[in-house]
Amino acid sequence: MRARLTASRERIIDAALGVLAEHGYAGCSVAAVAARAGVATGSVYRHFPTKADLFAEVFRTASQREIDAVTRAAAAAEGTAAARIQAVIETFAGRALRSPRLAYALLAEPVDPAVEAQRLVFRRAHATLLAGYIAEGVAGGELPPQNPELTSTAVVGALAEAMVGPLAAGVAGPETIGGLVTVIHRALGVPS
Amino acid sequence: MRARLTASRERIIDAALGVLAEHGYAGCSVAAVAARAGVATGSVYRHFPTKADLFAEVFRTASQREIDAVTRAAAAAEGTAAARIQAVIETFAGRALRSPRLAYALLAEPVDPAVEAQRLVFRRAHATLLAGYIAEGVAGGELPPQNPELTSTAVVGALAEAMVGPLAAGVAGPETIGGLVTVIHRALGVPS
DNA sequence: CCAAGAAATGAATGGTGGTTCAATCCTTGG
DNA sequence: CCAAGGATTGAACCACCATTCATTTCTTGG
Repeated sequence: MRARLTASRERIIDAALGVLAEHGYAGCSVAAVAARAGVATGSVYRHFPTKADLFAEVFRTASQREIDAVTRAAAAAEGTAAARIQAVIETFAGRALRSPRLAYALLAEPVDPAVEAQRLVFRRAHATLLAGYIAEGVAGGELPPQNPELTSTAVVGALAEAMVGPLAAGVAGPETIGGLVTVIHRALGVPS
Repeated sequence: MRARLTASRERIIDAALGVLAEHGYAGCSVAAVAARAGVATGSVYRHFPTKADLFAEVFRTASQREIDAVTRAAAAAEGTAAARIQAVIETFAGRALRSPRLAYALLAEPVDPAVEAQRLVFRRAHATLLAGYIAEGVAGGELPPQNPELTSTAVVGALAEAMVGPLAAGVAGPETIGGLVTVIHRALGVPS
């Protein structure tokens, strides 16, 4: 049945996500994913032409979930650029702190070049979202003139580094989020 | 002769750096490095117990060079935190823009976990340097109170992302550096 | 000039893990 | 109930390097 096919495809993606979140990309052999999904190694290849294709999709799915959450939070915030950007930071960081292994995998862990491309899309999507709010803030006079592309890229880098950077263990706690909001608001020129 | 040994060790490191800068870590098979160094594959193992050891040293060497340059530039700048940090940004970014492939390899490219550790040291060293100046600035009243560790980590992330991030091609031009200085100065609370 | 030992060589080895495929098992339309 | 077609299986295959080592080529102290 068609449903069976789709279901096992889903199961494989879920399994891959699970292995990713537990053991990182390094632990993601096709055999391990298949075992977790409860299918044979070879069956993975009925659904995905290549390991890289599988993980490109896994990354796409997981990233989309993150981006959706952030986008929703930003949309729900008050209308100022400062409030929307604060929502982005808090959502992004809050979720990353709740699933650090997954955050590391999505943001920084070594992966195939093909999968790396998806990561860029992920980071890019966050930057684009931020750039929009920054541009609005500039247009409305809430923020000083600046290049929204550059600023948003810098903000994404700052967020990622603070979450998974070398200091992650020492720096990333709940109190980090407030600090990040302050620093980033200052960086954008949000009036105190 | 002893000199011969040291010389060929150097040649191997240089060759590895060359392959790294030209073809990235992915192109760095031991055979490729050996060929470029003009030695046999096996000879690499007279100098380094392991490929990871070789590249740990390559990263250490290259990173030290970067850190030295940045440290020197900062020390030569005027005594304000703002000036020193501006020197760090300009030096870091200027060098990265001049050798983008190497910058990508040092900052972001997928590598062995063993080598990854060196990368963390690299980023950490930059953050520590910045944290010192930020702390001085705070202590001297030039900058508002803040957590220098967090701020410096964020700054390193912002710099790295702006240099090698997804938008690198579109964002990173010489004019980027000035923009980064502005954004980061604002982030630190340097009074305009 | 000559061993003797160190250094260099590069083909062979071994392990890893993605990918394939012949055999088997289901599902389903007749 | 029965083929026929597709889905599933998992062991075998293969490519790709890192690493090794028997052999050859220096270097050097006597």
